Amino acid sequence: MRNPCDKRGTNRGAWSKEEDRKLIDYIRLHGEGCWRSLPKAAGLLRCGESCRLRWINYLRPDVKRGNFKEDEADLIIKLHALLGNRWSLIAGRLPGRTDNEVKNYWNSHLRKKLKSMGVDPDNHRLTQKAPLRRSRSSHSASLSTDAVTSHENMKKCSSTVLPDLNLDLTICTPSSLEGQRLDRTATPTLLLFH
DNA sequence: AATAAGCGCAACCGCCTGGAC
DNA sequence: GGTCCAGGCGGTTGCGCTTAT
Repeated sequence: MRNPCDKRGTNRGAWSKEEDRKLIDYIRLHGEGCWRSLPKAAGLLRCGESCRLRWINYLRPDVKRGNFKEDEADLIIKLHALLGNRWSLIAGRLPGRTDNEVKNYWNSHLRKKLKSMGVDPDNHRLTQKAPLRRSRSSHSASLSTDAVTSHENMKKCSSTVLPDLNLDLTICTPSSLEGQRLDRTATPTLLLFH
């Protein structure tokens, strides 16, 4: 945003229960709409972006609170190996989890966990002093070249689907992507250039 | 018991993208 | 095609709590 928040006359920092209640009540009545005009309409002295984050990361009824389970952590590691820091895509595969939550969990827990296992958390490769064998998360997927991407403009690519992750894995040349923009909200697609 | 250090999480910041005009 | 606006996103910050000394 070019001018994300007009800081004059707006509250900042932690939300009070009263502010939470106003935001919840407003969204229950009117739904998620124009975030920029929402604060005024809801009687909140916050910027729209602050309201959006508070709702998405904390107040939304389907947000799952509490510790990550082992299978969730395992899935995050697998997805991070494939997608990198695409937190919203990763969170999209974890029902009830938000991108912010996944990102925080990665930075505070999983990075250390991988490092202690001798795995570089940035590229999921074994470090030289690796004490343990290769993590499952860094295994590459087996490819079936008969699968064909559904994207019309990726005709030069071959792809496969990773059913356990619900991911499209696409192999293509950089030239086949010329003039394209990647849709950040679409089904996660891993692109391998060759 | 007091203080420092470390950690986790919520919130903020600024960039990117898509749509409307 | 260019500009502006609004929403989405990832990186970063800062506060409060917990643990160590």
